[in-house]
Amino acid sequence: MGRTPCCESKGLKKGPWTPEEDKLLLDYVHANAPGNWRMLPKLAGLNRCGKSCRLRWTNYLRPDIKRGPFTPEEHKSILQLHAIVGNKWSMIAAQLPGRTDNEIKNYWNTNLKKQLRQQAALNPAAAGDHHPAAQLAGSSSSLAARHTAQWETARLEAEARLSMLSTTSAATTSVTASSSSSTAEHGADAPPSDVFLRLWNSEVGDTFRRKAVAAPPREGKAVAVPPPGDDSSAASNVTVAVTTEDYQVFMDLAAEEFGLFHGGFPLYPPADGLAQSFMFADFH
DNA sequence: AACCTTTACAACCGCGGGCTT
DNA sequence: CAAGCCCGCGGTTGTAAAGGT
Repeated sequence: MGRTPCCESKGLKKGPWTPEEDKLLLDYVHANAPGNWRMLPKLAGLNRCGKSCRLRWTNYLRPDIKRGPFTPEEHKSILQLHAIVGNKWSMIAAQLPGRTDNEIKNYWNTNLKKQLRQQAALNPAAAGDHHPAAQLAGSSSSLAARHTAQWETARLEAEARLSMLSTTSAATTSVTASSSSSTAEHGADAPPSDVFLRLWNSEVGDTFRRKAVAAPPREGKAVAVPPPGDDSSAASNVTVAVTTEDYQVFMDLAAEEFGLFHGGFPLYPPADGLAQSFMFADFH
């Protein structure tokens, strides 16, 4: 593949941006919407590579970026989403308006990861055994730290299991995001959200599906769900469209089953009313 | 006050993948 | 179909600020 070396030109500035450079970039983007990043530095009069300009804009200068510490709600959402999608920072950021993937990634690496390590040190048994909630019940550490450890443990466990399964199963699963963000573009053929699928395929998922069957589909979105334990339907091309609302209900149920997150933990309402939908084709 | 360590976060780097030619 | 171009992503690094000794 033709890869473009970045900043290969001599004399291009690197490192921290000055207010003057910021102003040049802002002025240009305001006058001309960000388009060709490669050409932008030259057009804007910046001695930077296009990549650096794009990064500065998307991570710092964009007007819709929310500054300041993460709220408890954002904290919870990050924990939950990370448990589902792992280090897919852009996917997580897509659910947190005003937050960048870089910001979330930094927050995770400096804050949440540390909590997890501390929790693991306090309760090493929880790191590798079966039910996270059972392992951690009775712990005296903070609730947030337990949440982190529980979800991370569940995630790692499920990933390992799915990894084993994937070597013998011909199941094909796709996850798509319906939003118009760049994440959607890149996520179209992304690997399945392992833990989500594991939860979905577990008793928790069965319970959810039973409830989904009992309730009529909402807002015209087709919710075709295989009856619990129906292997024949599982073998066929059953497509399940999960709306944001479904997703929230499902995750709350999963949390309930795990004995976690008392009171549930809301995701941010999607900007377009349907921030994310997961499509499971050839469901197994 | 000086030095060392830790923390937080901005920025860089290399890569993968989509699109165009 | 292959090569080139461009963009975005995730991992990593650099560094200023804060805290500790």
